[in-house]
Amino acid sequence: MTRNSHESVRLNQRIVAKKAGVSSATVSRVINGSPAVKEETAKHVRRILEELDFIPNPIATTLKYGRSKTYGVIIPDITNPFYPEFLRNFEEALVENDFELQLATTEASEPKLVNSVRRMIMRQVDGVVVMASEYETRAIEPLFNHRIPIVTVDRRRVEEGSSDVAIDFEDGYRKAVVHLRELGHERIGFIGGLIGIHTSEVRLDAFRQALEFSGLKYDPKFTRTGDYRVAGGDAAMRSLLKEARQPTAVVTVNDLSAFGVLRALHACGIQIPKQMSVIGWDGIQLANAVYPALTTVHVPARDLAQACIKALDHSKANIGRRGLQLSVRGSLVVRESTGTVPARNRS
Amino acid sequence: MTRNSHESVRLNQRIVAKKAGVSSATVSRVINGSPAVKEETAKHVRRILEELDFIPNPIATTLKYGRSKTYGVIIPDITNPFYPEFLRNFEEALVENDFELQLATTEASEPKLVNSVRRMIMRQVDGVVVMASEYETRAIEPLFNHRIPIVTVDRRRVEEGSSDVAIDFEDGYRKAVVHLRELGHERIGFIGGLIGIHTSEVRLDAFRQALEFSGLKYDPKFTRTGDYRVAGGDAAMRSLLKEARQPTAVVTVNDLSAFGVLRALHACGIQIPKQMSVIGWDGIQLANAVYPALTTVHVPARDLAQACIKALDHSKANIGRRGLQLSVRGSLVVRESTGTVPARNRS
DNA sequence: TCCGCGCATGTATTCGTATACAATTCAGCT
DNA sequence: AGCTGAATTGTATACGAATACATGCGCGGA
Repeated sequence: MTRNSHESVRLNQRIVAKKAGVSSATVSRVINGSPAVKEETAKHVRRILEELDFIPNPIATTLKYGRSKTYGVIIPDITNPFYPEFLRNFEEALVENDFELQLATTEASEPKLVNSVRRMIMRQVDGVVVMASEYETRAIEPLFNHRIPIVTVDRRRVEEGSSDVAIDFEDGYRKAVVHLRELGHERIGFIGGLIGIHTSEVRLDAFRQALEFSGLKYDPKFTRTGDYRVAGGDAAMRSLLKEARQPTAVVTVNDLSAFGVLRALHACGIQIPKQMSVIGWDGIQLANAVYPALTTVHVPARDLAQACIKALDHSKANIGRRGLQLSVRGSLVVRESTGTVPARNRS
Repeated sequence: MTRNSHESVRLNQRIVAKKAGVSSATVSRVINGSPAVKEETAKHVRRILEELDFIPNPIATTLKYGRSKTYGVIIPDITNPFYPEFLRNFEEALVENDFELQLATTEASEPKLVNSVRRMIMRQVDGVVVMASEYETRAIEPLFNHRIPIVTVDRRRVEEGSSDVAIDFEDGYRKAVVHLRELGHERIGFIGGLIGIHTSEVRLDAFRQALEFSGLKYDPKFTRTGDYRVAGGDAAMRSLLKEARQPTAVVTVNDLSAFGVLRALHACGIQIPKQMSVIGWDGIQLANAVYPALTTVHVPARDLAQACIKALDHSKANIGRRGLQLSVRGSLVVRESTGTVPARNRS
């Protein structure tokens, strides 16, 4: 327990073995709980292990056997609170299983995605969750070549070596629109995501289906494009407010966009929800901290994390076979940003 | 470039060498840009490298030389947006230098901190930033034993093998209080951090010094303890509002606490800043998204990240010597949550 | 007594890289 | 030609753990 300032060689199994009067193989077996070793010997070795504060070196195992007990995650933007909430659950589950997390951020830049993929391969990860929705298949191709299990999120396509976890936007937006419909809303706007990104299209499509489901028709005049961040939501809402005919409610592509919407509405002196209702997506913790508290579709980060791990584990056990197509569903959390439609807008 | 489904051995320098008709040493030298190899040979090897899409395996180097080109970061709560903003800058700087980030989260639990430290050692990181303010020295002791450079944040103590980056709360809170003083405030409350945590005491002390600097005296009746999160700020503010004599302004320990304060004030129908001014700490991006936009002391995450890396690099180059004591200063960002003191409270 | 079998443990090897050291080449000069 | 030293390139090795394989020990049955 004291600080050994002059240790020159790293403590390893061989040294432990010498101290315990056994071979390194026995030490390894004890550490890994092999039943082949006599309980008496095991106990003795465990004592020495404890005594020396031995910490194993998984790097050696990784080199020899190619397994690193590490899963990688590639996300577009760690600054969007949804990802930290996801990572928290993901990491927690990993640590429980003695796995490690390898993180990479792309910031919507393709070179960074390519580089992230390369780093994942270098670190010999046992699997990767790719949440960077801008993925072109080209960029993640090297993962396939190196036979590293892949889980995409909301790519909605599964192939040999890759699984997918779809987020059920159809279901979520349906709940959102039904809720607004019940409050009397008929003109519902949508703040979408960056164009050219697959998930943006999926979300918009889902929203359109939701309108249809509620017997409303889609009007592109009520739709704007954001950037999944506050600034984009703000700008989109301001643009929407310039229209002669305005929606009475707005649904957004994620909570950050909704925060931007709230900010724009505050700036323009429009009351929420009295004059305009707002619904977000993600259900990040902070949605309950803003004013007014945001009604949003909550996608449980824990479910998503567990689905990813399940898919990863599955692919690892079935290398070369086609992956799983899983799905995660959200629930509508009604708070203060939605209310009945303004009187003058009632039909 | 095509998917080789039946590669059975991992591509390595030896294979490249054979293909190029040179020795593996030469290949290694080319990869590492050694000047010892003839340009003609180098060019040829580089071509083969490209042709085979060779990705090196740093794991081997880590095993042999103990250097992993990885810095670890231990944080208490990835859900607090300040940390992602820090990590973004930290990771960016690392990736530029071909380093990797190893992340661990403690959630204010000591066993998790101990475990995180252990994981850092197992992964052979070249240095660790410990932002988990609950550190008892005991918990990070193994890092010292393994001679891993350490950077603490706001521990304000430097020793052999560890550096520290102090956050200049004294300066920041002085700016905050001066600002409030200029607006006429004399009764200024404080929402602190969890008790028993070193940084909480540092922050409270700094706030008290700031009051003193502005010629105000500290009143414990205006002080409450939070938890660095929204809920704690909310509860603390509600408690503060029960006092007969109330402050006209509140300064918090971080922005999340301030968000909680805003929420509590909204819930109690108190206008901001007309009836109560609020100042946060951190200057996270979302401080500009809430309503009203939060006046806060912005600590540049980039500066902090760079200071940490500077200290880490220094300790790595000077192992065994005492580390650096650095400091990061914030700036007051005045937005909408602060205003002149309510008329009836003017002195 | 001795054989054989199973349990317990030991020995040897491999993973991919960087580098110390050895070997080779080659130009320049006498 | 022969020598010298610099410029290139090659050979051999170690890092630490897991495991295939070898070995040894003890005990029961013939």
